[in-house]
Amino acid sequence: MDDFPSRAVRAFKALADPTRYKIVCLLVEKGELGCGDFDNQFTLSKAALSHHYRILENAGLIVTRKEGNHSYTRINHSVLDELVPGFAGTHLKLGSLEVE
Amino acid sequence: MDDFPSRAVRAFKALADPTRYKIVCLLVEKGELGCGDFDNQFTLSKAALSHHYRILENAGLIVTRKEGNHSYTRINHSVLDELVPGFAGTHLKLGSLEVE
DNA sequence: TTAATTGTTTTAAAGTTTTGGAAGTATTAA
DNA sequence: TTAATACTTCCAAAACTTTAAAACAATTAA
Repeated sequence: MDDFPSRAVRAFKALADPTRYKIVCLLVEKGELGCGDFDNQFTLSKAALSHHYRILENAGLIVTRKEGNHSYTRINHSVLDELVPGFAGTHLKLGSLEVE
Repeated sequence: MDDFPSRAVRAFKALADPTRYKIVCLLVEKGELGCGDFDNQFTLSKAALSHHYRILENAGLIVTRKEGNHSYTRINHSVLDELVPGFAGTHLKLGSLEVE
């Protein structure tokens, strides 16, 4: 398995794109989502979004579950909390994406 | 001034490169350093390092002070702690760069 | 003053990332 | 079975990043 600095840099790289940052924020906020549920939040092709999901998955930040025709995606909190410990708290509050 | 998501993405982008990640870890660990003090940690040209310092500076993560011929660089903790709250603790411990 | 030291900027090449279209796979609906 | 839906993979174009060499500016040493 990879060493910590490589995993950390890969996680930062994964978060270093506005689309992926927003995907992660939405998932932190809403829990599990079907890909289609947030595809309409973005003006990107399915191909481009699929590519972004894979980068987040390779960084270990999200996990995906298939159920029939649909893919459901959620945060892998153990990895996010390990590599970017403050993310959930800080980025939801300050990014003004909070719910309720 | 920029909104929070943009600043956050810029900070992650700044940390999403092994050289810059290491620069930040060294600065967190050692406090202020002259550019020359850690230039010899890397096998990069002065030009390339200068470019990396600028990216870190533009993200607000470091500040630079000139004194005669030398530049001294240190972490801007208020920004690092705001945008990547766990960095100093987690990345020093797990990245095994700690001192003493 | 002249030369050496420190660091920055410019330019250009090499590499990486982001993106959409088209083709592909797999499940569900008709 | 045939068509529709939900992604994914492959490909190529455009945009961006990383890097070093060369030229630059500014300070210090001889």
